[in-house]
Amino acid sequence: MARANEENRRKPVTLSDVARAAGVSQATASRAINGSQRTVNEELRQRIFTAAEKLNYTANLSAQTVARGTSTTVALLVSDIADAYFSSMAASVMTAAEAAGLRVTIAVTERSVQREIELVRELRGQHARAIILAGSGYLDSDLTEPLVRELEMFEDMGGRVVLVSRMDLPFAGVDLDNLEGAKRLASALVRLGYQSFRVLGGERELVATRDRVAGFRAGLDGHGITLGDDRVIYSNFSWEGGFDAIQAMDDRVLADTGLIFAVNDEMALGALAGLRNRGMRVPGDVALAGFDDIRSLRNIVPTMTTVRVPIEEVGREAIARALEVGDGHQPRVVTAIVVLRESTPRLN
Amino acid sequence: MARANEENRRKPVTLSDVARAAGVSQATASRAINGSQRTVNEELRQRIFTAAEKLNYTANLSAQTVARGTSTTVALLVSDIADAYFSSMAASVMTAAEAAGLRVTIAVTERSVQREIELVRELRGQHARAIILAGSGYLDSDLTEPLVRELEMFEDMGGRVVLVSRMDLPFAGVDLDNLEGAKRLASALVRLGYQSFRVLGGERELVATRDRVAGFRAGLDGHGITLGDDRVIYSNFSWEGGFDAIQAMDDRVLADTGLIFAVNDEMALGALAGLRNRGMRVPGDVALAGFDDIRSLRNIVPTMTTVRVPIEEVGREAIARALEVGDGHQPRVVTAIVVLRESTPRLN
DNA sequence: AGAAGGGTGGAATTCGCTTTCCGAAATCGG
DNA sequence: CCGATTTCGGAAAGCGAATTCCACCCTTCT
Repeated sequence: MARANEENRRKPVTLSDVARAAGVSQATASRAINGSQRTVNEELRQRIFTAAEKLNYTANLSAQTVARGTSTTVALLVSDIADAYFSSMAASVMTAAEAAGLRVTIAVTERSVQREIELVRELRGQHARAIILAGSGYLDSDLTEPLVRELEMFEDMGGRVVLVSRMDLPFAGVDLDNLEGAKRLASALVRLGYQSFRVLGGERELVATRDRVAGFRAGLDGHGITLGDDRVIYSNFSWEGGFDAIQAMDDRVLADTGLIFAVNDEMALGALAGLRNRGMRVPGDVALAGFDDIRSLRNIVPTMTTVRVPIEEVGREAIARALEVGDGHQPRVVTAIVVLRESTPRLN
Repeated sequence: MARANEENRRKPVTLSDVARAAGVSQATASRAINGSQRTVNEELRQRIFTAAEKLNYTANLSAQTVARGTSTTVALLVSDIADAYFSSMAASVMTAAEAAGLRVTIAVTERSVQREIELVRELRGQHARAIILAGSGYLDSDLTEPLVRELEMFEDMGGRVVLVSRMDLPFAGVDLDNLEGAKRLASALVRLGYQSFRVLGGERELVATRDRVAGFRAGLDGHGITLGDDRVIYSNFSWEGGFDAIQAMDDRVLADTGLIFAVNDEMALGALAGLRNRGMRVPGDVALAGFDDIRSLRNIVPTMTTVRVPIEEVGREAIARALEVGDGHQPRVVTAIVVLRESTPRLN
């Protein structure tokens, strides 16, 4: 197969090729094919389309972007695309984007603010239409200040910034009511009869950790139960984090625990593995609850109590906000609902 | 916050702004910042970089693409990004791409050839450097012929096509030895004492289905066991497919089955749920094996026997092939290894 | 009938950047 | 010390498409 050697690569057909073939000017061809304000004579249109078809013309997106000065690409920044939560979100964002005629490029931040900054910078160069920044934010403002600056420059350029579930920065976004969700979960669990809780948090600096822990604490407070600081164990916001945290727990502490709330499902799953590894039965010896309701929960036994984040809606809303104009920074809040399952049975 | 209204958007700083600020020509600035063949005087370099820094310059990627005629973007086409297998692959591809200085854009084909064709066409317009086409191919050549044509045009344009685990088309690629993997699995299972098998296939037209089923059958053959056509049940290549196939199975058929091999893990997980739903115990009543070794297997009990696909390696190889020049269509074969776990215990 | 106006095609400019192509200065060789 | 070669900055010509501006023609109204 001697196709496409470096030398004999046929150079792609351009708009002017099409125009020439159709016997019209480039301007007319452009107007016909991409439909501008101006109309073009029906017969010419036909000729142009026929020519385009015959030549197999496809518009050069980069050239269009340069000429128009704006692109139709939105960038989605996630911590880790292999994470079930983010990959579901990516799927929903892509579906919504598709419907809106937008392209999506995904980039991975590896949970590093530094990397986020680099990526935003690069995206400014790509003239992306919007940046959807998912993944939990950081509480440390020294850390995020340069990110904010970079994002502001992105907006200055005409781009739009949409935060997902991390309203720690002054931009538009769609927010999960982490606080309320966790609060209601706590409340529901108390009503099931649980009294002794431990919380598995992700990194301390994460907004999601803070909010979910705070919400859970508030929920318990409402029932007169105090969640001491010593009852919150911080590790990583991931499966391994959950697993390791359990491994590191003292036997007596574990024995004294009625229910473990992991601030996200991945951690809860890690914790589940960790508990089993230690010979504990769930929910027999200890009950377990998570947050997010990721898809892979459907595979486990016992079914797991969690707080469902309507991920489809999040994706849709994120794209909607990306397309909005104006400066509204009021986050659109998506409500999370408590889903009680077998991992937290009612106590007699 | 009155930043970035549509009207007062500061237009982005361009290379010529930088050049002017540094008191050099645009050509020199370009050479300094993007390093061409030619060198530029160290002092000027400094001046230019300082200016760029001060102005917060970022190169306009689209403009670069237009000017250079080639881009640094590779496209990854997957069936469904929310699928654990594909999201892991995406992660590994992105990591490898990052290391090679490439950008990745992900697009979702929704398991439709039509959609694949559209996407390839669009990517031709984007002048992507390469297209990595993952997700199982189709056996029906009437279906794939237009896809091949589109891909050939993409290559004619200078792009590179890399197939992953679907060497059904005449392009470079990285291939999983589905056949060998399934064959060895079958062999291992027979040695564990299993005799009565059922296979859960995905769509009949999928290359992956065909190869894995054929491999499994060949493996059994080697031990004198024949897998009749009636023992292969085709449904969808997804969790739901596995679940539904089990639901639809006749009680007596199920009772007569020693082991179910699902051609991928998602299906196996669906099958597991389906079996439990029918009150069957795994591996007590029936043993179960899958293929891929996706990450979420670590969450389930019993641990599941599967064939591990080294997804990191696949991603790395895919990017490597995307960067290769020349016409080699010999696929780089990645070997899958059998992993026996609790879902298929040794019999008696 | 003639002026005003709407519709429509085309030439030329523009977008931001890369890359020839030139020419001047610097370096080298004998 | 002078011609030959190399080095390096800048002017200008692209890259592919959008768009402005101009010219022309055909209506339409008076």
